[in-house]
Amino acid sequence: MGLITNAPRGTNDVLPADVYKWHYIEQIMKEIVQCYGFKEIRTPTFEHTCLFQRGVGDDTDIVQKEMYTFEDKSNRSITLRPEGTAGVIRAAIEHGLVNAALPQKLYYFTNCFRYEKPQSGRLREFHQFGVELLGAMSPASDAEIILLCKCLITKLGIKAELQLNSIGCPTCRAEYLNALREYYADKKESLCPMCLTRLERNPMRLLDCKNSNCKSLLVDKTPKIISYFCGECHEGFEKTKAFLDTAKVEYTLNPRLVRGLDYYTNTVFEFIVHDIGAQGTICAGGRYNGLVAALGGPKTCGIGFAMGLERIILTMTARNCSFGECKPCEVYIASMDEKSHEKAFELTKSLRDGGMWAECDLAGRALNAQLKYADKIGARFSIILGTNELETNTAFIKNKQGAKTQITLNESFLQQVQTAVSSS
RNA sequence: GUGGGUAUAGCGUAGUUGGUUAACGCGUCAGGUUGUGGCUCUGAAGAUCGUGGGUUCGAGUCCCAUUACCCACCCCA
Repeated sequence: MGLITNAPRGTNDVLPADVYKWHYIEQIMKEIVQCYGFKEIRTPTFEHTCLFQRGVGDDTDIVQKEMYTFEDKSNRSITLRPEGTAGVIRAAIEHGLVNAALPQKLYYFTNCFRYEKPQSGRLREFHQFGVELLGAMSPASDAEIILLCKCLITKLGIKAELQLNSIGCPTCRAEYLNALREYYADKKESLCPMCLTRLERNPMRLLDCKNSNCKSLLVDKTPKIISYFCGECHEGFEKTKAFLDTAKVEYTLNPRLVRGLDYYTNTVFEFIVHDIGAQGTICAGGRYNGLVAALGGPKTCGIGFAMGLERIILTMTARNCSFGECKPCEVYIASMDEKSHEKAFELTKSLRDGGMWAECDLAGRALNAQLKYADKIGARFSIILGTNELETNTAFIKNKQGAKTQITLNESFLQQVQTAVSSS
């Protein structure tokens, strides 16, 4: 197999046999999110590279080594979106949504691109469902977003662990980072090489290193962000937890939960499953109070989350969750000769005009082969037309078990078929 | 970017210590039987064994390289 017949690495085809799964989860999500007042927004697949450098953060792995960046024919640096939030915020600023009635509630389905090595639950082109709530600062908004997220996955039949943390505002986080650097200052020789660079770039990353030496340095004395919260951050986090408690949302506090995108502040959370491989975060999000301003908009707070749709499907498949039903073909009209074939063609159209999925022969096959095909596509009913049927202007509609009903080939054909179909 | 595993028709597999025209099931297509769908029978198409080198009289089988897929690290949804 050459390049032509191989999809690029890390991309996936969704075949006809599987699309209904996507339709199902998209449908469920739209229904629920509408009850929460969110409106869909669609933004471009590519943006100016600087949007992500500024929005996601120049220091992040995503920007440093995972973006699909190229120059267009006018030498503009363009990047395929590696995530959904930056583009949505850019659009919200550009079109003044952040100056309209606040809070703004936005949702999106989007494909994202990251140059990573593919593995279970990780692709180079993957799909996210995301939600952004702009201009609401109260802890109730944090709780609402988390609640919405939980509601969505629950509706899909997924039980997942919710991990919760707050990483503070830039002010208290700066203090905390200093404390971390100080704590590790005399322990550098015990750190893995990876953590040494983390210590420089993003000390909070040290907290979730899997290296056993690095882990052993995490003890009671290791500074915790909670102890560095300013009054506002402390109170906000407490109230958020209280709202979650009243909504009966269960969560695990994970002081080591850190997010990889620079824009997060305060509340961060993840929904995690353990049965789809190493990449078990099916949904993650948090607050980003500085992002809108950082991108040149008015000072506006925000909070949101994104779900990995491939991971959602992996989880649902692993757990045998329902994806709804795939509707089969309703009626197949078979024909025995040229004349009846013409009639079949005409009648098929009339059924389709009435909103039914109907089929007739398109391959020029013998009657037997037509019926075998009808069976393969799951046709619930068949009608066979031959010289007899055309002469008498009547035919039988038959279900899979062989039960027959006589119908007349007149202007009430559609009605008769509908009656036969619905009464069985 | 770093590691481990895998690679034979559309799919799933067999292929014995290297030995003639690479086998089987499912699927596809054509046809037969049957009362007009399941069932059943017959036949056909479809693989230069991922690709490129090497060893050998001879390679699907052994060696090297390369690519892709799977899994994990890193990181993330």
